[in-house]
Amino acid sequence: MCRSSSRSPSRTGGRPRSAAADAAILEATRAALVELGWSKLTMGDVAGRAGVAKTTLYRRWAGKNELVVDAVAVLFDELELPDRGSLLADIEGVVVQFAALLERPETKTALMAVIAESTRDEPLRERIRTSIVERQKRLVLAGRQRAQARGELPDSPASATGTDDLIFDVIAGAVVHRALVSAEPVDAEWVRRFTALLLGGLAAAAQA
Amino acid sequence: MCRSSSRSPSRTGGRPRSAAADAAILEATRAALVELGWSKLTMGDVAGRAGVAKTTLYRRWAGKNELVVDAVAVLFDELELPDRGSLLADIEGVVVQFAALLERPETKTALMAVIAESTRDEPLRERIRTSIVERQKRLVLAGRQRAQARGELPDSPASATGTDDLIFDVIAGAVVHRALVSAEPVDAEWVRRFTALLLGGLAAAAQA
DNA sequence: GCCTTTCGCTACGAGTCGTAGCGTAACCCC
DNA sequence: GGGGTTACGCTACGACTCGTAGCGAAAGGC
Repeated sequence: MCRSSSRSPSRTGGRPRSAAADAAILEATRAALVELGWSKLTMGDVAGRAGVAKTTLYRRWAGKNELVVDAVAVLFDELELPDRGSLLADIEGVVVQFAALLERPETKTALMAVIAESTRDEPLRERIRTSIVERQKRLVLAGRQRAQARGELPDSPASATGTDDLIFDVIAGAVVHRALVSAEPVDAEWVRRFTALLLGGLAAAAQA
Repeated sequence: MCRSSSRSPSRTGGRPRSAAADAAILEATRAALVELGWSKLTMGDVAGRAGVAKTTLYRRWAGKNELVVDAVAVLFDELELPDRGSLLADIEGVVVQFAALLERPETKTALMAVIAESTRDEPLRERIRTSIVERQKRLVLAGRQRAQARGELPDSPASATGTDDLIFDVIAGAVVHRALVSAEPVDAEWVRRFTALLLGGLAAAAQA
């Protein structure tokens, strides 16, 4: 529930910020991303769509970068990991979900843009990490633990430190690269092949 | 040797474009990317650095997107695939090279940005594909053929259609995600683990 | 030597940025 | 219910970038 900017010091009396305005602004931002894309999205346009003054936006967000991160972050909350009975099915399920999210025009145009900006903006990178990346990574952690409970993976893999991070980078990286760089569809056939490749690698690592 | 914009129709007499200006502009663009990053790079600034008029830039490139793609494309020519004796060593070598390229501030800030732009600009996507993506993909093709010659991979893998594409998305995607999204170092330990994972998956696929 | 094209330069309207200042509105606390 | 405090809408502003137009001059092909 992190609010826009850091709002901790001495929250005494005074008019509280409108929660409705927050929702309207974020919704307007997503709409603007769909219609205009990242590069043509302007703060003034978002303010107009949301029915608020431009100054209100700047009171809550430092700029376009932070606003867009918050606007798309909620979309990543939709990602879930239902138990499909096997590690293979679980991986396929999360890959399909993630691919569907990347197909949406809001995320498609915004995700790479904010990551590009974050390469020169450490606070922004941290915001992306906590708002977007960590939420995805939890799915990997949950999937691994579930697979271990099923006995599909060894309980204490040798040198497990960073293994979750590796799996996460492979899954998320491959899907993003397929969808946005290669710009080819993440269809059932691709998902099947990718999952088979990853699962084969995990099995080989478990034997060693 | 594709020149900036499409220059095919009726190239009769007249003053030819300065090749030196082209080189100076692309060099200035890379320098500006290092110092300013993608978002603060302006066409006027690049023109000033290159010692040419701003109008000269617009005569050759449609805008910032196309200019930056051309400026960073040449960096991807440095990628090579020397024979290191085994598929494992070859993969590790290309991963290290690619990671080193992504560590450079020019590519780090530019690559994600132009990909983000390309999601809403089909001609730009095509330019990226031919100038950057295909050059990387060739390394995967060469590595696979070399491994087949060594006998490390079956000569005619079942349903090989799109396998190179899959491997490419996995390798490039994982490295990019590690370096730019997770923003953690692609060190020797990570490369070793990733390569082992990928190689295990390939071996499992070969057995099936 | 003529023709064609590029070049540097200047200037321009349009658009965006981020902020300042003001009067008003909404809420908390006493 | 009155103060005090903060958020809000609105307007206006300087600074900056964009992409283009117009000009005279320069550099090559034929």
